[in-house]
Amino acid sequence: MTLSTTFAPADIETRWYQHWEEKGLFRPERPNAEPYTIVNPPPNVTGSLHIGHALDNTLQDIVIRYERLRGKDALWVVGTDHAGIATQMVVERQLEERQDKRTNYSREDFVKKVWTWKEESGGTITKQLRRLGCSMDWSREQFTMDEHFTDAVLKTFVDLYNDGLIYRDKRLVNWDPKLKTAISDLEVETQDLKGSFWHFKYPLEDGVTLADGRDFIEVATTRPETMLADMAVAVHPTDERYASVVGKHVVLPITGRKVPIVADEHADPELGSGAVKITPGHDFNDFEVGKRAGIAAGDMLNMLDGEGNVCQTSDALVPDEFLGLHRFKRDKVNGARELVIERLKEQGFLIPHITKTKKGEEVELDAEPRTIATPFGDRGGVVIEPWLTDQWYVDAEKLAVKPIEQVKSGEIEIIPETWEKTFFNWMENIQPWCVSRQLWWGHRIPAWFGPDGAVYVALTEEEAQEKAGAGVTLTQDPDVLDTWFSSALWPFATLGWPNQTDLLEKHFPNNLLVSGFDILFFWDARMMMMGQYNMGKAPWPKLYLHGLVRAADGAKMSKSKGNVVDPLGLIDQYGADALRFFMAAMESQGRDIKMDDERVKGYRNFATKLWNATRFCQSNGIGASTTLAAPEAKLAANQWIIGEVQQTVEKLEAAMADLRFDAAANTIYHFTWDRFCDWYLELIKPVFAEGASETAAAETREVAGWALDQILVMLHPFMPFITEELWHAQGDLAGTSRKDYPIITAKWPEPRAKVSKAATDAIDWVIDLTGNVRSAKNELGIPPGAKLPAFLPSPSALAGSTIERSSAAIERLARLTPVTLSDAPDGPAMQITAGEDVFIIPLEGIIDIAEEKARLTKALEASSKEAASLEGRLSNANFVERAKPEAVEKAKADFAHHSAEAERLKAALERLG
RNA sequence: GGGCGUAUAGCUCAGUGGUAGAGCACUACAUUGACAUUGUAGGGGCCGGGAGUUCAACUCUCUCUACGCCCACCA
Repeated sequence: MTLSTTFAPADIETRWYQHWEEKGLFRPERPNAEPYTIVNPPPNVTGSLHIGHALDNTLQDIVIRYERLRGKDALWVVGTDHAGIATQMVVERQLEERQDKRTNYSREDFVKKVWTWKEESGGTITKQLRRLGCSMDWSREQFTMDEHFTDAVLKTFVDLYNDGLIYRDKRLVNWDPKLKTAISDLEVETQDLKGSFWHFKYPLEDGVTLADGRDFIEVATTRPETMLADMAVAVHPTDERYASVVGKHVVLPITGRKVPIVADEHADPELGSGAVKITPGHDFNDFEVGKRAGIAAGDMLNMLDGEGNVCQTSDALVPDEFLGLHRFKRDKVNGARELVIERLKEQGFLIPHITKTKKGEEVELDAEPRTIATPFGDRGGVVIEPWLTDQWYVDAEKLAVKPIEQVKSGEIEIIPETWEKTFFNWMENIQPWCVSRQLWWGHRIPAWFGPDGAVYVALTEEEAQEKAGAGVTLTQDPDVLDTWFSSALWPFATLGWPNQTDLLEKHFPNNLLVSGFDILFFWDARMMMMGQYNMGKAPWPKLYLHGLVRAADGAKMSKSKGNVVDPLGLIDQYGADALRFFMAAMESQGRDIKMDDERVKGYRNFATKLWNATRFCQSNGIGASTTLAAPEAKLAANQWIIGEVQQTVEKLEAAMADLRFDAAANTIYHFTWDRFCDWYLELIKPVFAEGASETAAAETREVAGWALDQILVMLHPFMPFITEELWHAQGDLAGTSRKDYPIITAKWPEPRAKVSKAATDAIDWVIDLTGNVRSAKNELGIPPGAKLPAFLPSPSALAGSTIERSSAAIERLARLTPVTLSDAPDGPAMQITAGEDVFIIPLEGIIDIAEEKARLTKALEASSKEAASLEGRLSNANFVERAKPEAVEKAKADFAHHSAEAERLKAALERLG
């Protein structure tokens, strides 16, 4: 197949992807091969491909294609996450658009609707991953609510419960009043908001006064509305101002509730008045203070319902006018907060804040302005309410023990290592994980309650019934599990666990996990815990964490800012290969990537360059290679390129072993463009000229075809589409083909070549000479195309043989002809070096002597400076005695080189007069 | 408050205990045969400031400054 003159990515991408997928090439049968396994972080089923996915999946695909080429049984597990809250929200939003709502349906009917949505619309992201070229095993596509996955989830829950690692507890949780569910600590995001700090007087009970005679205690709060459920005032135990009233009471305004003054170290004497109001039912600190003061969780007052509206407390002291109000101002409607302030102000309990304006006038404000760290739910987007409920908790502290050890011992390697500290910091202070969610979509918790509240945890209702005894009416817990509870099982539940399948046996533990650092705690750490708990092993030995892809200006991409870059748009514009190569080339460990369209464009140009190089090969009858090993070669250029391929393979393998995607991408980029295209193809052009030797041409065709093939294979993990296309295009030529199989399952290069040093030295010498000639011409204003006669009075052995063997290349590239191995005639001349050789080129009026002098002077200055610096170092006794011998040797050699060069240049200058 | 990261060419970023590299941008030149999505040559860097260790520091240590991120209960 002859290539078209232009490279159009879109034409080939769909075609090859379909071919790969239909032929099952993402996971060819390799029963005896060493396994290599990666599980893909399952994207939300509601998701669509964003730029972060593009990075994450490109890196994984590079690794998996690389290992596949190296002959491994490479398995890349793929699937989607049911994403409890996100998915339920999507379907609820659809209902709302039709003035409908979830609660109009039974739970079963609603869940059915979600499944229908999933079937119809849940495949967006999987189609998009295909456009990126990701070679996942779609034949075993997983979903976290697949039947077998659900079995794994239930078994894990029941086992953990039986081992005492899951328990039910009544305590404060982060409650999302919009979604009406509990969420975990990790799902809370703190934002700094402008707020107010109010100061109140709480009157002391009759007959009690402070040491200074006041009959009230001043307290301050950012959440005045919670005073409706206050249960104490705390002061520090050593605070003398309040020592006399500890154990006495205050009488709260509005509710008239009489609450004790307690001593507790939580109260900071330095802060405000030193006294703090305690609302155990709506504040995490106060909850602890309340417990220390002897208040049981069950007795703590709760003044809000699940939507954040005021409800009656158990002591029935909240006045009617507050009932039903929202906790604070919302949609411009005042809430309980505003009403509390109004009433306190009316009744003289509000202490105004006095401040001065810029002009120096004193003004009285209701409250002190202040920045308040406010907790928000990451999905619902509303302020979290600490709320007292019964929930299920996982004892994360116990599960974290082993993973911490594994990271410490190196059994699990975190790359880059700097994340280890963060990991330990979180794991060593880990809190119980609240795993129950008050949603309908998700894994229903396998717990049943008897009429007396007794709980029975079992895999099935039948088992639970058995435990409870016949005749006991059981009701299943309505809650579902946190989505992350199921995704924590991903590395093994996707392989069949809890069944002991062959797949599981072979592919667990996985070999590597690639994820963004943003889900280190959400997902990675929890996989470690669950992997250890269920499998007794770490789920993978290596965890590679990459950064975020940022907008071009360095800002975080977000829908609200409108600076989101669509990876599919980039694919349309530049091709998937270019986008992938960009991601790889920019991925240096531990750093965020700034988006740069120009660079993506640059890699599209690189693809075009390769395309055109292949066209050149085709037009010269260069076809596909026939062997994995490098062909026998006699010509210097051919031996040289074989040696260059060999070095490139080594560098690439080293980079991949270290997961240095940037180094790997740059290695193949520079080899392809700088070495292969810019030098090798130029060097071999004379071989195909009319009248050249047919044996030489035949050898060169073979070597060039081989070298191009090695490029295609090495580049394939990064640019799968263009390499597959060119692989076949080459293979279709002239019948000399080993391309009866696709590149995706080709073999990784093994040049196994012995390359003579003489040959590579010769080409390096030609390259050096050519560069120096071009440079001199440029500086002297000689037309680049001009052919110049040259004299080489005392050629080195290398020069002698090279001029003989590669005269065509010297003529074509260096444009020196004829080269005479004798002294130059008298008269002004310029000098050009190549290695240790000095060419003399007579000027004969073509060169401006002044300019040549300037050029030589500049070069002489550089050489002298180098030589002087090295001489200084070598004359330093400390250096010679104490530096490493190699360093001293190198300095000596460099000095010899630079001083000789300086001598030559001096002589040349003198010749010019 | 604690932890982490980053500061290198105009921009985006690599890098090593032995006087600095890439891509883009810039300048000059070239151009009918693989390729203008090109070629050739070139200019451009007190490697954030200061101190220390060392024969030698862009690199190691400390410190300062700036920016970014994560965690944390300041009512």
